[in-house]
Amino acid sequence: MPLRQVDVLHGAIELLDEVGLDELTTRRLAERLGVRVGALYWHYPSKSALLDAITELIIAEVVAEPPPSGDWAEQLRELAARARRSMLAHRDGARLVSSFSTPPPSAMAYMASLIEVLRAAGASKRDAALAADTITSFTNGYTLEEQARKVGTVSRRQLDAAFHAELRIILAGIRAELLG
Amino acid sequence: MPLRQVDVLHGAIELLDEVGLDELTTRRLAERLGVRVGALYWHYPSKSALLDAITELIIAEVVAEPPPSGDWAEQLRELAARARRSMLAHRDGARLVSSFSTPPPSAMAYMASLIEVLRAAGASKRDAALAADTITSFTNGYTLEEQARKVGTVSRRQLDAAFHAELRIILAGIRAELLG
DNA sequence: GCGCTCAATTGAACGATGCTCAATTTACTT
DNA sequence: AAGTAAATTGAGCATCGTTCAATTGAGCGC
Repeated sequence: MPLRQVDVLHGAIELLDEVGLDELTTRRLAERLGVRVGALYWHYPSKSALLDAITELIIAEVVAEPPPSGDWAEQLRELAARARRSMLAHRDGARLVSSFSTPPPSAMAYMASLIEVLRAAGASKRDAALAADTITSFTNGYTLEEQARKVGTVSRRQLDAAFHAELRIILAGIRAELLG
Repeated sequence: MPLRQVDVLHGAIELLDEVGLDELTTRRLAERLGVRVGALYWHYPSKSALLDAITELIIAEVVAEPPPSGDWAEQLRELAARARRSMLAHRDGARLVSSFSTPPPSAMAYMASLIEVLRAAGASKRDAALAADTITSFTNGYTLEEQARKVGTVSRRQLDAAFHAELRIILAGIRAELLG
């Protein structure tokens, strides 16, 4: 039974979770799949294409879930929390997400869902884009730092609490500056 | 006249600005300095130590300037703008800053200056730390994305405007949620 | 100026990385 | 069973960061 593209992808994700992005090498992946390095290049044109596929999959998890409920602030909070959770679900997930070469479709979909909530809350097109970008920049920045330098040293509970507290600041800012 | 450590550092920064982080290689740096690769390792124990030194220098620029004036919001705005400006001043500066292994002293000093402003504005220790982290996470996240994917495609003027507009959202949030 | 000492550089190599490609094997279709 | 296309191999290339014994260079006491 030959290797399928999805096998390579899943093997890569498992390996990523075990050894981290820096140690995720084509040879290690090949060994884990019981195959030689060259075989990988039949399924993916390059390592970075494989990493892009992983990234796409990570972000896709966010959009896959049903749209959150509640008022606009609660919906935004939930979407941001999901994005962070998906990145944290894999080792170096945040680094991976903030280093894709071209924006994957699911990243677009995520941004669109943020904007949609803001539009429904009465924000102008420009304000909605601005607020969505603020939330995304913050979420990525926070999670990147968190995963790079705080894993193992600070409890997950504290990090969750801080993230939500800081997110509340931003949501309060959106309310005060853009809405109501 | 032998090479000094500072020569290696400056050569590395120039090379970084010319070719970017991915193409910044020890051999290229050695060639530019008119020296063989091995010589670099007398001045720095490893490439990552060299990169840490560059990072430290980039962040140090922010703290070197005199403390900003104005009310607390204006001071925070200025500090965040300086941090972004320093990162943008060098190619892949944001990537470099958000990937140092251990927090350099100047990064601590930067955080301290943010917290100081917030404390003077009447925030509790915990709130000040929270707000400072919010600003830092956002600034890093925004600048990282900006530098990675928007350089050359979006005008600097637009990016500046968006950054300040989004920063205003966050400052409004700090005011509404933590102060006043 | 003469040795001497230590700072600084060289030259050559090591292991690991991403990637390529002609040759070969495997799996499927007719 | 034959033939075709998919999939893998094996060997190799260029480049990377790093090491280290051997060599050169510079400054200092005499």
